[in-house]
Amino acid sequence: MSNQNSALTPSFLKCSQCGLVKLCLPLGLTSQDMCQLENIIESSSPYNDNQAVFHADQNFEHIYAVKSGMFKTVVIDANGNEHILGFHLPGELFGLDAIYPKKYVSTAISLGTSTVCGINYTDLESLSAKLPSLQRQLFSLMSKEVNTSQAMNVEHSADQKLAGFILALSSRYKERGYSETRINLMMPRRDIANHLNMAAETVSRLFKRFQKEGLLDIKRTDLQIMDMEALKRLAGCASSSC
Amino acid sequence: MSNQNSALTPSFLKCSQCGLVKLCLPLGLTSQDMCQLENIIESSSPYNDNQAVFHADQNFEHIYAVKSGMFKTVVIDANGNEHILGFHLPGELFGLDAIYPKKYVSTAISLGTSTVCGINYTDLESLSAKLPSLQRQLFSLMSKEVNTSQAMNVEHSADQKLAGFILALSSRYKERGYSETRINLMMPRRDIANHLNMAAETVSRLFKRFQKEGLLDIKRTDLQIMDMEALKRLAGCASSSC
DNA sequence: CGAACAATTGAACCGATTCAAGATGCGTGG
DNA sequence: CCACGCATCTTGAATCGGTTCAATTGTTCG
Repeated sequence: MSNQNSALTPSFLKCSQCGLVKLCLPLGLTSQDMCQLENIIESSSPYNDNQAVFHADQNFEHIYAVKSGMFKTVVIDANGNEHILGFHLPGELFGLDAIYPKKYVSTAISLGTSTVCGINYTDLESLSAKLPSLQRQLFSLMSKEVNTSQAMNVEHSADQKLAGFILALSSRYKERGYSETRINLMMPRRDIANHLNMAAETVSRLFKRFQKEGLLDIKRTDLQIMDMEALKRLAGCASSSC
Repeated sequence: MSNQNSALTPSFLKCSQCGLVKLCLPLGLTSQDMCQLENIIESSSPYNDNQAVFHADQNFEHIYAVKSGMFKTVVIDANGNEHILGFHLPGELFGLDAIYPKKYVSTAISLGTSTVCGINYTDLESLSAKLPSLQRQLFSLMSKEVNTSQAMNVEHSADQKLAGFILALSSRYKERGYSETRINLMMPRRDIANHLNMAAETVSRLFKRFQKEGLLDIKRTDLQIMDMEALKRLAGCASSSC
């Protein structure tokens, strides 16, 4: 279990380059292999609040690994409505959905000040052809991504969706070694609502109700989960958290 | 475009083994490479209506390519509610979401009589380490899968969801060389509704309205798209179809 | 032909949205 | 350090889209 978690922290983040976790060689890569991996990783300067890493329709070149802060990926439909596909925490990758169309499908925007590593996809592809364990990890990572977005389609009531969202955040933070019960929601209510296809007012009302029912404690962006089990029961446990 | 489509028809299906399309070597694979690929493909006997290929929680061993007919993948949440994750047409793969958890997350069920090829995942992994073009295709395929399920989260009104569903089916059939305007919906209304998180009655009413508005013509499972552009306008074009 | 299931249709109901205020928190500058 | 102004969040009331329930029609198959 914790073994599996470490297997899915992108190995690039465990290296000196990105220095998130100092656990190198998690996959049986030799240090020589590891060097090759580090060579294709590009560090970049920090992004300010609301600044874009890439825009939808731009040619796809890099995938990105979050070093610190948080990013959201946003699409705009034909009617000009924005929709937030997801939020990306430290240690997570984004941009993988651009592989197939060879263009970014969404715009990636920083929430607050955040940092990333860029990884040239062509280089990553060649490297993973040489390093079977890297290839395996990438397949696994993409499979996980499919699971996550499929799980989102399952919940339907507003309660379920919000509970599922909180639980998913919690377990993702836990995977990365952060607290699973005390979470800082970087994003405004409006963004949570948008992501879950509901009105900001509904999010507000639900947070209040969840609080009254003793499921959680929330003050602005500071969220504390009080009754994990009850939340899971509410969510129906479809959200990759049971 | 048609180039890209052919690049995404799983190459296994283009070989004598599965004999769906006789266009071999679509990826610059030598015929020697192709042989290796054929070697790991396992044909199986046909599945009857409602018969399962695999069950949720079973250990993951094979991914599957649809040869003929149609399959649906279904999850059951904690409350015992079923939810249909997707439908799988000839030429498409399913089971990729099981790579990460190493267990099938859903149950795959045949709609009517259908046939598949099983592909041992361990073998596929090793082979794709040896054949860069195969590796590239698999990454691309999985990226596409992510796109598809993300797109489903974008639409919110019932109109948009149903229009998007029809358009997605249409373009997937088109990719495989079938008609994009005349579609046989193998699945009952109830299944469409379940998949889109709505009531079967709503699907019924919407089909009727779409028909009255001249968008399509439907009689039971026989669907004919009359005004593709209007449908796309309705869907907001988020569904990978524009 | 008749039984069993699938699809349609109508009417009442409910969850969530919308609209419109009001409250709260937050940064800025006096 | 307080006062102002802006943005976010909350709260209430009216409305709407979609569901639910119930009854009817249509279709398939033994």
